[in-house]
Amino acid sequence: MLDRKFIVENAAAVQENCQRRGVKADVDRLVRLDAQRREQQGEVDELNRRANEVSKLIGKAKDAAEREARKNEGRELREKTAAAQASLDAILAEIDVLQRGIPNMSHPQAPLGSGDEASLELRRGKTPPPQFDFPPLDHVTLGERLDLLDLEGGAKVAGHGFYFLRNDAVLLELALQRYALDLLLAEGFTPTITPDLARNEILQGVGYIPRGPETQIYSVADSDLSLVATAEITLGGLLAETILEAERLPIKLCGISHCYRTEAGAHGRASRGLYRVHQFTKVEMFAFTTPDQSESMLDYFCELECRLFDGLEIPYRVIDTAVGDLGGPAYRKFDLEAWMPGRGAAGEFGEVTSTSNCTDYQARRLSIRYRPKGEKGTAFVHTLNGTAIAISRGLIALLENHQQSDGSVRIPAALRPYFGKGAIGPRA
RNA sequence: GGAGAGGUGGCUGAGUGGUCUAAAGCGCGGGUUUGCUAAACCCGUGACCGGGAAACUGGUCCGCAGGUUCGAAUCCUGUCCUCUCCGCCA
Repeated sequence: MLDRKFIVENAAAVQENCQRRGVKADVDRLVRLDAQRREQQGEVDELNRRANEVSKLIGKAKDAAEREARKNEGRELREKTAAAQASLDAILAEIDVLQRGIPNMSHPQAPLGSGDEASLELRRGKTPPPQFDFPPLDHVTLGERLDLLDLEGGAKVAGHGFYFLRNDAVLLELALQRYALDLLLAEGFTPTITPDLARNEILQGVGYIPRGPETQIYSVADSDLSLVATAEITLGGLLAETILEAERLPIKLCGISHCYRTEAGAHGRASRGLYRVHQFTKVEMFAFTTPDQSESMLDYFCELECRLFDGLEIPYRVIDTAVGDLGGPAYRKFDLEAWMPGRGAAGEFGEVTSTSNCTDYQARRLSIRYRPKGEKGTAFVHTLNGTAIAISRGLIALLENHQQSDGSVRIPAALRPYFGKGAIGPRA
């Protein structure tokens, strides 16, 4: 969330930013409530001060009569304090709700508007879209013919949106994980395998809403746990409530987790096969930085994503996401959209990675701070997240782009050491 | 799952109802001494919310949430977490 003081002092800019992002937020009400909060805080402080004074006097009372009189005085003061505190708490609670509803500020260079036409294509990957001398198949057909993918089996045991990977698809999943991991290890990331569940408190701190009709999150009954939608949640939550020394920053982590998404309200959108599923595996990058490091870290994350997909010889374009399409915590977001020849009538781009600079928006909620060198006090770190590889969509791009006329799929050179062979199929 | 012990500032750790305004040490900042570095010594040093131009100052915080009391780090209840032992288990 944004700093309350910042919101109050920059109410007009914050309100304008909300409009650009298409978020309804009552900034004026928050400003008024903050004035009330300040006044009420003064009253509570004053009552507390007097009550403390009385308590000390009782300790030094000369006789029983004085003690009793002071006790009554103290009791009355505490009652008043409790009442004053209750109204302060009510004000704070309402401020908190409003404050949480306000999205992060936006990067001044991020394109305005919303929707595909508003976002800006920054560049394309090294690999051009393939030219097929045969009608290319989509990954569902390829997956069935090569016995890689069992959507019916997934539906039987868990419902629509679940799947079994089979045979070489299993090896491909593991190969992709290790391929991404090795590149990140070489770049100094600390690798982790994170929990697939997290406390709702952590989900909220990172910016996910565990319950409600539009939620993307599966929650576990009779517990305060939810299945994570991304390792961003667990990696960000990892350092909640900590104060870091400036020399430790930036901290670069990567995490492998399963990701679970309800995809509520997503029905009807292009979602054949593996594109929009309830569960997939993802290797996620995450960084904690000082404020002056975060912009270059975002570029770095984007560059790493490009290297990963260039290495897989998958065509893609890099998108600077329009302000109206940013999620609440993101200050700026770059997406990689891979070319998927089997998607739509004649191929379409589909999102395969996403990297965001969340500045101090998540850190404030999670209370992750650092001590700036040579300054007193603490400041919030900046957090960034980025997809190294989301396996399900990676598989789509890989199968569809590298399919051959004989029905086989070529494995790009960079992946062969991990996959163990140069092709999948054709079936004998 | 059962029994026991514990959770205190950036870290270690003392503190069992009122001078806790939280000891001490480490670390950190400044200074003195000093070829440099280091050591030694001296001084300072928590976070959060307010007030004030500033000096300074009010309040809150001892895992978290409640409760008892005029007063709670300290007593009570719940909860989360950690450790030890037992049970179960891949």
